[in-house]
Amino acid sequence: MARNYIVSTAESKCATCSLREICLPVGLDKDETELLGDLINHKYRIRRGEHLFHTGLAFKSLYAVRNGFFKSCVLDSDGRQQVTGFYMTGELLGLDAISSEKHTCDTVALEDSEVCEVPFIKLEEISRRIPLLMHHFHKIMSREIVQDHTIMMLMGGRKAEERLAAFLLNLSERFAKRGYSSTNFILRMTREEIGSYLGLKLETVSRSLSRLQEEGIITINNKNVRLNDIYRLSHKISGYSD
Amino acid sequence: MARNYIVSTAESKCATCSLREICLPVGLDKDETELLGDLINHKYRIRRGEHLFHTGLAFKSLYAVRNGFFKSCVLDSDGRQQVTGFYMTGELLGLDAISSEKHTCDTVALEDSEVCEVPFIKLEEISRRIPLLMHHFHKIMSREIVQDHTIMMLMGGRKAEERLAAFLLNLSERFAKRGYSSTNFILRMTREEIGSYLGLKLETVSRSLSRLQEEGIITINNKNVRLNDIYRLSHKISGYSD
DNA sequence: CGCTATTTTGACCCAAATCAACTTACGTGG
DNA sequence: CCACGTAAGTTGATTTGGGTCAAAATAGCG
Repeated sequence: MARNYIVSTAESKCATCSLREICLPVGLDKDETELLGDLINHKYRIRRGEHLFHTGLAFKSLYAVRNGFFKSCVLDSDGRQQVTGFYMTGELLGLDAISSEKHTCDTVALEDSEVCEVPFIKLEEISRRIPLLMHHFHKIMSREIVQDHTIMMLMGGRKAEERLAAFLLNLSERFAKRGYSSTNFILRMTREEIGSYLGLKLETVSRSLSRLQEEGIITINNKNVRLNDIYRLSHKISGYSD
Repeated sequence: MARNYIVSTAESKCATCSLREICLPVGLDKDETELLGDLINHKYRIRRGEHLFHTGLAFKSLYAVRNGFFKSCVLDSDGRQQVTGFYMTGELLGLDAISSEKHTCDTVALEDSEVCEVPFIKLEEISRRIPLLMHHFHKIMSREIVQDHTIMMLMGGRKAEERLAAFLLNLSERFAKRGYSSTNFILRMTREEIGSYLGLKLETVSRSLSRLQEEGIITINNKNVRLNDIYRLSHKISGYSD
């Protein structure tokens, strides 16, 4: 929040946004979308490496990713950093802050990005008038919970290679939903950040990716990934050894 | 849901419930609490070991724990079970199901328990008329997200003994908030369930608890725990070795 | 173009998993 | 109420996946 400058104040209406089918306005009619758009008075441009918000900051707003890519991470008491999520276009940042009215994680852009600020009090207000919006918002929060459970499952019982497989497939699906290639994409985050998210060390991430490549399942060249065999990749997760 | 019988249909008003300060009605006035209470037309008694709901079941309602203790767990593709949460008095079950309109986990009573059924559509309806209820509901969902992040952090970077310490302290706080002893309580779940939740095997849980006992930090006798030295227990987590 | 951050790969080590044996608690039915 | 059978917990021995340490290769930035 601190050092990000405003891109535009008005004229950034949801009604004309290409994301209205995957972002907050899902399912809303023209008037409702208009109403929602009126909330969004600020958009911010966050450059790669910059913070959108820091842990401890008073919670006022959620942020919808307009484009770009973010990570959220918590710092624990002895300074170690753990990534709690990656967020792409159309996803909502800051949901964890509602409960305590303070942000509980640092959120950082992994590429040059833009977000729409959604003042939370106002969002709640208009939710009262737009039941569908309220409902969709609840679904979004619920989806975050489900996503976290998925990660908990990975960390609980899966081997490194299986975690990576699940991670790549998850990214793949999310890219697909946004109209990007599901088999060919760029990893915006470092090996260390992937590892932190999955409960692994960066060396293990690197080795596991190399192994998947040796098996011909993926092709990886630094940040560029190609999923060559989604079927075998999924089977990695299901525990079938072949 | 299947085999639980109804305890009462009316007359189970939030207004007279001893949990109204930790459950959904937090902060509501008399009339609002009355309105909320009108939603709760069914309470169920779930006996130890019985399911409240199964994965895949169509989502209709949330359930507030009136008394007792529950676990939720997801089954992964090859049949392994992973505990995603433990729930006690006043907490809400089923939040993960909102997003897909199907329950994504099995929820099982770990002791004889009672729940209040909260029809979700109706909850959303009256939320429109009771902004504070809506807001509080959002806080509850957000709290679940934060709790999951905490577990992710434990699984990501912590050693077995540290995870156990954090787990015990978390239970301790939650018991305290409900007016029970924060230093002396019964573990409703098995070592295996604790392990599953924390990403450890049951033997490791057992060994870690034994070690904490040897150090004099806790006293543990089967399911009975006493926290003898909360200070040292917290320091386990912070990474200070002494 | 040079400097730094990131990634890869290798060698070695350790915490927790696994395998196993035994003990203790608990619920059930006689 | 007790005895039995099963489930849960403890503890030991051994194995191993991933962590740690180290060094070299590569990419990306200013």
